[in-house]
Amino acid sequence: MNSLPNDSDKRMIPKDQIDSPSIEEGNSSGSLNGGNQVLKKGPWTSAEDAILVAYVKKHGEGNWNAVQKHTGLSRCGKSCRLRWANHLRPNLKKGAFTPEEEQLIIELHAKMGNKWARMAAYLPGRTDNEIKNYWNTRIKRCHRAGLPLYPPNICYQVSCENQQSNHSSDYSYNEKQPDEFLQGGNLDIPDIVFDNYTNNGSLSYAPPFPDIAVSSILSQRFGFQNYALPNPTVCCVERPDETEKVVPASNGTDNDGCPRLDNVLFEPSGKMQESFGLSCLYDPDSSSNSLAHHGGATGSCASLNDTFSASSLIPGTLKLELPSLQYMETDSNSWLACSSTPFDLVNTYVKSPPTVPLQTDCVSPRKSGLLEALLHEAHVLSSAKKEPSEKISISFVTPTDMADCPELSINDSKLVEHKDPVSPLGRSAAFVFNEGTPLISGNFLDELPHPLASSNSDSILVDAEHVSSPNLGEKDISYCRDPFRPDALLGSAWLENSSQNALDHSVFNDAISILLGQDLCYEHKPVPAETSSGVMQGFGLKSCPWNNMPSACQMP
DNA sequence: AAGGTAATCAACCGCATAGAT
DNA sequence: CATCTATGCGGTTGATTACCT
Repeated sequence: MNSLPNDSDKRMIPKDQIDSPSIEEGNSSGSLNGGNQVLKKGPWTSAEDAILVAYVKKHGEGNWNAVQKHTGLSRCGKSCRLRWANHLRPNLKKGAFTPEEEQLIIELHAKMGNKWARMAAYLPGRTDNEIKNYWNTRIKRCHRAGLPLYPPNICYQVSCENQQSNHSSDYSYNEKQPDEFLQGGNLDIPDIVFDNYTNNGSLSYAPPFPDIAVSSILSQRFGFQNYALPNPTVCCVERPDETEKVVPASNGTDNDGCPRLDNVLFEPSGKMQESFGLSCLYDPDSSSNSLAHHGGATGSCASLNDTFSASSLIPGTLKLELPSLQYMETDSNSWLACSSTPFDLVNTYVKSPPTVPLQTDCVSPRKSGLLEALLHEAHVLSSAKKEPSEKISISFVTPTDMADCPELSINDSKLVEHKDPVSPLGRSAAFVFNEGTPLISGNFLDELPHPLASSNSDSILVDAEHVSSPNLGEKDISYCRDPFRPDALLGSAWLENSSQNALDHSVFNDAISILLGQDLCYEHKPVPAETSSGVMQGFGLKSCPWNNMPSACQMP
């Protein structure tokens, strides 16, 4: 054990400390503490480190303010603690993050937001400062590259975990031991099964509205049995701690696990907004499409200083932690059109952004043949207007397309069989309801929760191999997996425009009228604007239809 | 080679919170 | 119960290094 200067000899500064930039020569950067001793600022010297290490070895961590007293170290306790925590404590892992760590960080951030300390707990040997720096760098890279921060697989994975955590209250994400996160399994792209996609924290917003399992209604009315509507956390994941604050999830679901429409429709506190973190996209004034009032300059919602978090939106102050979509440069087709897994794509791209616009590198969505399928499907739908009572096949993939895209063949039968409205292009129910006519105060999306999609367990099955498949199908499935990902929706919107609003609104006018005419319309009318906006800010879908997105978010 | 810019890292600052007094 | 103190956390800034023109 190193001997430490005690109180009696605390003025005995080691030689190397004297040699180092000292108090005397650092007056300009120092400050006086209570004892009129100048506290040094700036980089630590090795001598200071040694002193601090010796002190901690002797006295243990904590009581940092005593360091100066006991060692004569001209550093404030805060600085000592920081130095120890970030650089001196044992088992610190130095060097660049490994790919596994990077992915874990992304995943954790999608889950936690800017909770660096908590994230660091899952990364042994890493400090919150490192993670924070990494993330800030990533933000810059993504921003510059015009890519979203979160790969779709991460978004979806997190949403699944949220869901699972609500299924299993005794084993939540947050309770996992850090080691579990680096063992790889958790980082694997899960087999995407939109299974039980209803009982999650997002459903815990439980305003007092009638129990309506919208999915079941839709199923009855339209044969939509498998809305693969992910919970809101898909796009922007609520923070676990926030989740914990809200009403238990059980209040938000029917017994069969279906989300209740009311749960998400009328969240008065803007919780959904927080959860989705899409408020930037939402403009209460639907006519304006302006984003500026949220602090984002037109065409650029996100400033560099905005720390992008999936979740932490502060109502009112709107300290933007924007979802990935809100990188205005984001090419809506970035996910769609590039090969390799989304995660790999992002990380590769982010690390080495191409010097040419991304879209020029990427395959046009048309080349997939899926857009044609979409257009064709939309055309068919537009021809089939006013038939809401009939089953509507909104499988935007024709058998021919399936044949052309073997990647999509998996479970394609289910997609068709169940008349799943989720298109491989992300034309999920978001699309449907966006296209669908508003009811009372705007788009139907104003009122309709995503989690209404009580997708059956077999509604959409997307295997990880397909997700990661570097083929066209994978691109589309990435949307499919994550249909409410803002960028996915943006992409959808883009396609939507391409298809000239092919899907007739009237189909859903009727449907919605049927759905909501008795209960929701009645209940909904008085919803104050704030409430409504809060909800839809959460969804990011309110009066900012995705097909308007290009005007708000200029495509590169 | 020099200057400019971006990236990275380290550290500081302010605020929030818990515990002690 | 109010105040103080220590600690932790997140945001921000500054210094250094790497890269580009």
